[in-house]
Amino acid sequence: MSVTLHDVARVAGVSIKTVSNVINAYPHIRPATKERVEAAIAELGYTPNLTARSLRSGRSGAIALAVPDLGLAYFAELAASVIEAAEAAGLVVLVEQTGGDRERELELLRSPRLKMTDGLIFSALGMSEADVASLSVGFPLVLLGERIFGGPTDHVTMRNVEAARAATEYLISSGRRRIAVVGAHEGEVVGSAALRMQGYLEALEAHGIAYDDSLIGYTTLWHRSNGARSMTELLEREVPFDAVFGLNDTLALGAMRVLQVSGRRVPEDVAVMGFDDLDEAGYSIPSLTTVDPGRAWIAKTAVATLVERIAGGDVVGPPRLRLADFRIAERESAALAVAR
Amino acid sequence: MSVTLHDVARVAGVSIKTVSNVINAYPHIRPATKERVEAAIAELGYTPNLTARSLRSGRSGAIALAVPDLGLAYFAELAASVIEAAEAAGLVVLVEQTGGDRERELELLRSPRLKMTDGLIFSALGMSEADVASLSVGFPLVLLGERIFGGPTDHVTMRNVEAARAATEYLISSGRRRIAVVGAHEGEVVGSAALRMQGYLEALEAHGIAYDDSLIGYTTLWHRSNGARSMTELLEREVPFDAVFGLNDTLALGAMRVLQVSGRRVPEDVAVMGFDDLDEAGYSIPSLTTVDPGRAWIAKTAVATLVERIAGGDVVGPPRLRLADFRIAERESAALAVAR
DNA sequence: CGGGTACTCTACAACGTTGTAGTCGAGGGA
DNA sequence: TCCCTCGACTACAACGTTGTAGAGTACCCG
Repeated sequence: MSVTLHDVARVAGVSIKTVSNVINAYPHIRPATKERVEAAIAELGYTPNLTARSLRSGRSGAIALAVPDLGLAYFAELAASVIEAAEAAGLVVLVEQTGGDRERELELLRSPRLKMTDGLIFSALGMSEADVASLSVGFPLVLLGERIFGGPTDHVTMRNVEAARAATEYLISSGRRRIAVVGAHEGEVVGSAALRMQGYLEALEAHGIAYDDSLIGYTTLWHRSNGARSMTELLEREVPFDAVFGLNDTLALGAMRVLQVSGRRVPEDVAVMGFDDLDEAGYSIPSLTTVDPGRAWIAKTAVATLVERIAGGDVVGPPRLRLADFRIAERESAALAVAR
Repeated sequence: MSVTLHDVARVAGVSIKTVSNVINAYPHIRPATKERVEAAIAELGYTPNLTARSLRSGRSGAIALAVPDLGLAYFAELAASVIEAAEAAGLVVLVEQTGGDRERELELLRSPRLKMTDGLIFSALGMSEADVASLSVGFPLVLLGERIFGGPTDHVTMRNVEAARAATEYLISSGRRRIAVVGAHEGEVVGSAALRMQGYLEALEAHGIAYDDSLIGYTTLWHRSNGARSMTELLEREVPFDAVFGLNDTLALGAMRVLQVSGRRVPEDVAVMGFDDLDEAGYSIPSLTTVDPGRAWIAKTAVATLVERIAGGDVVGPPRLRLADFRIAERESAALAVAR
């Protein structure tokens, strides 16, 4: 069927090892031999069988990336960044979707589906601290996300608390005092929602603003519709507020829509702050002020960290935690100076 | 390092082939033997080496998906659907990004990077009919997109012309006559832009509406910013129009923003029609009326078609063209009955 | 001119798995 | 009783590649 080293060797009149040597740029080959081999390779259209190479070398040149769902803009953009970073490192990326479901996440870690990869970048959404033991797998693993801290693996993530605090303080600095939240998770203590809420609370406290639970919109998921529904509920409560902090951009955009439909002006009546800095945040009406949590850096660093672990072999250091820098992407929806 | 059949065989006191037989559910094994082997597998935590299995069998259980960019919502949602369909078929998916660049697309087809996969689902954006010969590769390949027709491979795509015509007629049926277009590609004769323009033209002609080039906004890319810029140019021309057909949702949303900033009401003053039915189309302000081109069906069918080719081996039939059904997703931005 | 060394190339084994061809014994039919 | 079949298992080769060890030749230095 396909052309192998044997075929090339036969045509070139050399041993297969010599062909292999030519391909792998082994230095001690006579130019004449090299030419003959290269001619044979070109003539037959030989390409190396990566599977065989992988079996021999123990490396596949592929890594796996597990995310909840590529339909979620944040994870799509994260995956794009990871694939780009991996390509720069000469790796291809196998993408798995877990649906953010704990069972499927655990199963993915156990299953041999990704045994053909050299390692895994894992964005967990359903697992919690209780599942930390499941992360002790026999292959290089870099964890993303904020469900689990202090686990046995390298972990690359964002500064959720600090960034959410900065975002909230940004709103406060523009004179807002009644800051609603959309996307909190009831009773949750781990995960992005909890951490961002913590940052929100720290900012309130630092500025002597009392916490008001009636300003908090709880959701289960972080889809646009959840943001919209949550904002509808907030409006029905008829508690006054002059700003909304969407715990991610998608929620914020959903909420912003409802605000506008209800007749509120953004940012004049209500300022809106997001979190994620999706591509889309720059093009909404008004454009969305949000937190850029350093997604590109996270992707690049996750790949680099995984590559280090893969190359390290038995040289295993302690698990590392690497945190991205963030910045506030200042746009229209929470402009500092507006006529009110 | 890792546990192999040899290790299991030693522990169970049988030959490696027997272990292999147990794993592959070979029927003629004594229950006692089977139990012993299974105990050894459990004890050692053996998982099969997929690379070796793949080398032996010639199948990897992985397929590749090449798209321009996961940062583009359409392709992210397409990839999500493909991965889901592939998982249902027991396959994993390796995702490549080409950037929509012709050179990188051609290189991807030539390179051995995906030699470890069983086949490729390829969404070409930069290639054109002239490159059709490059599609004659030695592995199963299913083409998506509308850059190339009549190529040597199976092709799954949408009914661009019919769908664009239906979308335009939808606008016409609501009384619009001056229908602007955003996203046309200057002088292009292949690709989504050209096909959708053709549908637009057919609709105009069928209803006796004269074509007016001053209503056409040309762009090179289909990003939100291109839609916005193109609409800005249209407004500067000061030609009247009562509807806009964005050749995809992203363009339409970008254009809609500029329309609204300029003071036009949507859909009262200007109706807006998109194409793609992104998740997002349901949540914009106003929600976007658009064409659902059958993305989920395309993904499922592409995987099924590829699986057939992979299983077919040497039984190669003629290339097949499979077209998805479309529908108009009726929402607010082009509501049929509005006060004007 | 002898001995070492560098160069060029080859044979063989191995990576972990599975297909093929067997071995060996038990059981059944004639 | 003999032959044949079938069940249970094993030995070996092969998938395509690369590392290791080594063979053979040419060359340089003393």
